[in-house]
Amino acid sequence: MKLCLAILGPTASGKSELALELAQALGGEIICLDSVTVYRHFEIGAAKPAPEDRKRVPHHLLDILDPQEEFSAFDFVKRADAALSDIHARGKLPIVVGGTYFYLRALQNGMYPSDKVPPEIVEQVESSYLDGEHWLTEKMHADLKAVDPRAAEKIHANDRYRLVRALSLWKHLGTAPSKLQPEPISEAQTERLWVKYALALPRHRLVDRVAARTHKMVDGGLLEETRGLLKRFPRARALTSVGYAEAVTHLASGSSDKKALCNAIIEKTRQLAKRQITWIRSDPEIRFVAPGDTARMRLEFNNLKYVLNEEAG
RNA sequence: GCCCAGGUAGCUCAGUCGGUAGAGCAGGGGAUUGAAAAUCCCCGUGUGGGCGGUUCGAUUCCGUCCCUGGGCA
Repeated sequence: MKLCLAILGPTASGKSELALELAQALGGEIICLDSVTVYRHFEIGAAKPAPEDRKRVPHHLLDILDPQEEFSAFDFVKRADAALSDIHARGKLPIVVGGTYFYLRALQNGMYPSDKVPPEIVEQVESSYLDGEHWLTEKMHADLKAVDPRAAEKIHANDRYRLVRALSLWKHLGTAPSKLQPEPISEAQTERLWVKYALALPRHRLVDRVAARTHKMVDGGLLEETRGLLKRFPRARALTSVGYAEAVTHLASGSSDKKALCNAIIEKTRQLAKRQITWIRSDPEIRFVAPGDTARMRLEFNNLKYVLNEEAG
């Protein structure tokens, strides 16, 4: 069994510091579980680890793409799987850290055996259900129900996003999406043992940290960074993420009210954190730890390692 | 000081021809299978500004006081 550590938690909960500390104590390397920090040039709003921290501990899947490039859960899984194997091969401990739990689940459970659905098909599906300005979601749902009742049962009739995906998948593969079984990304995936921790702190403490970090970002030049990104990569998806999206509207409005900007970002960040917490709570394998409780994690990890070595030897 | 318009959920406001009230946002909970920092679902009792009066019954009508915004002096 190959041990893998995961440090989860809502945004601004202090995952990075904790992971850094553990990485140094246990001889680990960090794999970023994050849909924004994969992009180069998104610095301030993405709350990337500081250069000196990256020097101290190797970081994987950080700054690997240009802003206009596409990235998906599949891309993450492919690259993370390779990084995991690489780190293990060098006798180090991989520590997956970040807030994009969706990617972790895909990494652990595998993915549908399907290639990428061609964008033309997705566009086709979208346009066939677009009546002027209005989406015919009811019809989407009804059509999906006709070809794949099980999938339709699981997707809400208003969830256009998932309806489009299911319909596109069906159109592309010719089989009902609900019949697909996730498959491991690699052989190695089946012999990994995950130990997952999540940082738990009272909601009001988190909110304080979110507010402090937001003010630091705005004072630290978030608007200037966003202006530059908007100019160079106007279509970058990451510009729609929390912080950048609010900065974009702020710039467009010509407002100079930085307090309002901060409040808007804080609000969106809290909502993000709430959804991240929902993911974490849904995973019974995750153990909650208080910030700074590294001693216990190290102890548990070393025990596990010892037991595994005994079994192997 | 006088005149007008308001004071209803954390915020912005609806409505009740008198039978104790409801939307949006915020907030909380949940979902989540190749865009996920995305997308979607569920959750609304609040001294109806205070005090009196009329009434079987007042948030709704009347009086008065207080507060806020605007106007006139």
